[in-house]
Amino acid sequence: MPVTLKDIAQKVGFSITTVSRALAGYDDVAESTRQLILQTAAEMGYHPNATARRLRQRRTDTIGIIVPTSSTRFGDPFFGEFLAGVGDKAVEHEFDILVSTRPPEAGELRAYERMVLEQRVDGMIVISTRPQDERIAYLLEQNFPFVAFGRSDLEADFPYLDVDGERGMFQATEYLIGLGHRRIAYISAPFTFMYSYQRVEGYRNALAAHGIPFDESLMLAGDLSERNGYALARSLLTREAPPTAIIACNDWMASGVIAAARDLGLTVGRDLSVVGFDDVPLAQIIHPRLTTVHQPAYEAGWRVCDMLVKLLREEALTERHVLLQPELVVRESCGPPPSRG
Amino acid sequence: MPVTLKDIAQKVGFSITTVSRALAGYDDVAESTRQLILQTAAEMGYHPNATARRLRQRRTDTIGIIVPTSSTRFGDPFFGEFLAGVGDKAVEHEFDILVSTRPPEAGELRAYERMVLEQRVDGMIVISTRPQDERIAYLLEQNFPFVAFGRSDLEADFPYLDVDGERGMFQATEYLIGLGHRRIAYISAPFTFMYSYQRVEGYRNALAAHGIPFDESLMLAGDLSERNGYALARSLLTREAPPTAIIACNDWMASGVIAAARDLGLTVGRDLSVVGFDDVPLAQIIHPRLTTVHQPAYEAGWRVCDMLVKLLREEALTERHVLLQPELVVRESCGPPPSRG
DNA sequence: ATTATAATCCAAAACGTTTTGGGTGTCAAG
DNA sequence: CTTGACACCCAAAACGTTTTGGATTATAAT
Repeated sequence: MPVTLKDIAQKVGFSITTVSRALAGYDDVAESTRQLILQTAAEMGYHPNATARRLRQRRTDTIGIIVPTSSTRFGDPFFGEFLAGVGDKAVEHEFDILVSTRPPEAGELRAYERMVLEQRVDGMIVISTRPQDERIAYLLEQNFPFVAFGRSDLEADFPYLDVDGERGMFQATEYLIGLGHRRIAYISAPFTFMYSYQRVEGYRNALAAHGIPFDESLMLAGDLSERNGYALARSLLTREAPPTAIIACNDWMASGVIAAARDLGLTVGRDLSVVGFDDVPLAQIIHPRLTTVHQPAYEAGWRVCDMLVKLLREEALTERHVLLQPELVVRESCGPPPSRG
Repeated sequence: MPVTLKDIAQKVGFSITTVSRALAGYDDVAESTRQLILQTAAEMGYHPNATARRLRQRRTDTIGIIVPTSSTRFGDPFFGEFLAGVGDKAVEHEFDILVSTRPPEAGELRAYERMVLEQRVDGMIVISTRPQDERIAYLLEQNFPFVAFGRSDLEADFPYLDVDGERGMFQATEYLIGLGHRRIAYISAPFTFMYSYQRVEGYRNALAAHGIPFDESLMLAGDLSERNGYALARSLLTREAPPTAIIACNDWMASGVIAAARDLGLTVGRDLSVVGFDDVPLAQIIHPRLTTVHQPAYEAGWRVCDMLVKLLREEALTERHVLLQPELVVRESCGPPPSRG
């Protein structure tokens, strides 16, 4: 039903080749013919078939991205922002983006194989990297172009963009130390995420930099949910010697911490200081407004996409490793530690 | 570089046809040959080229969805959930999903034309429908398969799934009336969204059903942001005769309302009742926990996808119009109106 | 009158698959 | 010795492009 080159060729009485070349702007077609062809194509409503073009050119101009729908919630606004960034940059470069979700159990590598082996996309974006990330290992092994959002601990080198979580946490911790805190608890993200290691490093380095011994009992691993943040905060705050400040690895857990404190009759910002991470919209809405480390999600998205497009187009990448600097956003959830009564 | 049918054919000494048919499971190839071919294909690591297949079969097995990155924030967790639903159902049916974002200014119809005319996808999902929706009009005119999430007011009929916002708001309003409220303010979503009309209808119907006259001054249109909810609530609450309850069209504005109330020294749930809409995670996190109307976003997503796949595969759709019932989730942000002091 | 040059054009191959419309050979029944 | 019937196989077309490697004609230079 749709108009093809053949249809146009038939109508104007030139060959398919000439029609194709006229539309593509080659200079070996007479100006008069070109005009005729352009006009006829417009009249007939011609639009090139993307699939045929792809087959012939042996590239799809498509970027793949696989998002886990369970663990790291898709509902997380961070991903939405990130994806928006990727998408906006992609349209700019006239790339399509193919999104595949991976429901809980299904082996995610399958999704990667599908994209790579069946040549559905030209390159991939890997998100929320993990230690010994098998997805990255796979792509490297296949020698398939990709850019990761996040680092890993594989020996091999690969292009990535990351937010400097170590530095973010360092700032957050130092800020609390500056306020006078010494017993600062830390609720980590699961250590299945690579960033968990980097962030905790920032926390420990800040403590060390100020001569505060690391107290293992003050470090807990959470699951990123508000509920879990609540539970862990409760267990921390009902101890004999509770911390005076709690850092959580994302804003959801931080809001759980705040809820727990409230339920225990503590006023956050006075009796307890709380810091989050991410700066999702929620952070400015809850009460007290949450001091947190801002992650530039949208920027991360478009930059990753930009890197990948450059990689695909130019076969080279000036900056193979980019570290974005997060920023501590001070709001109302912190204050000096309560004086010992 | 990748293995093709031709490569296998060469290796096993049969024709491309036979290899293709063996792999496809036709019964006109000898069992011994089939085994040989299957094994060789596996050994060589054959995977069919998706593009070639698409060209030949004249279908892409791909679904398109275009999300606005600005107005209706992509960051809205509602969209994330919805997309997750779409995605999970899509993999189940072995469909790909092509996501295109539309940055602020860019004419969005362009994005639709790209998908439709260049035959990048077999069908589309249209989200957040509008009055006289031009995207829907376009798809209808092109006779292109699609399913909308949301209704419209076009004369033409088209397949859609929607959440019954009229009923949701009716319930919310009736709930407040049941608590004794008479002066119930309503902060609408922008009337560029179709659902705004339906929801306000539910509000008005509930008032009417209980003999409460509609007071135009109590109805405001918001922009869905927390900040705006705050501002509008402030203007409502500082009037001579402030409302005793406020319904907001989404949870973000509702949380703005709560913040405004707090800043005015009012206790939400006692001095003022607040109801939201959507039931995003935020709703259970803010204080007081928000009474709101739950939208089954994930379910809406997979159902819409399912409808579209059926439409594409079977050319028929038993249910062209589906209305999902939302549910009022009662939490702590409402109570009886304060007695007149 | 030949030869080079430029200006136009196009047949055919290629991308990797699926499908059509047969072909060939064997064996059993007539 | 035919004739089907059956089992197995394959050449070629098709999907809609882009690109290669000329072919043709006209014009200009020798």
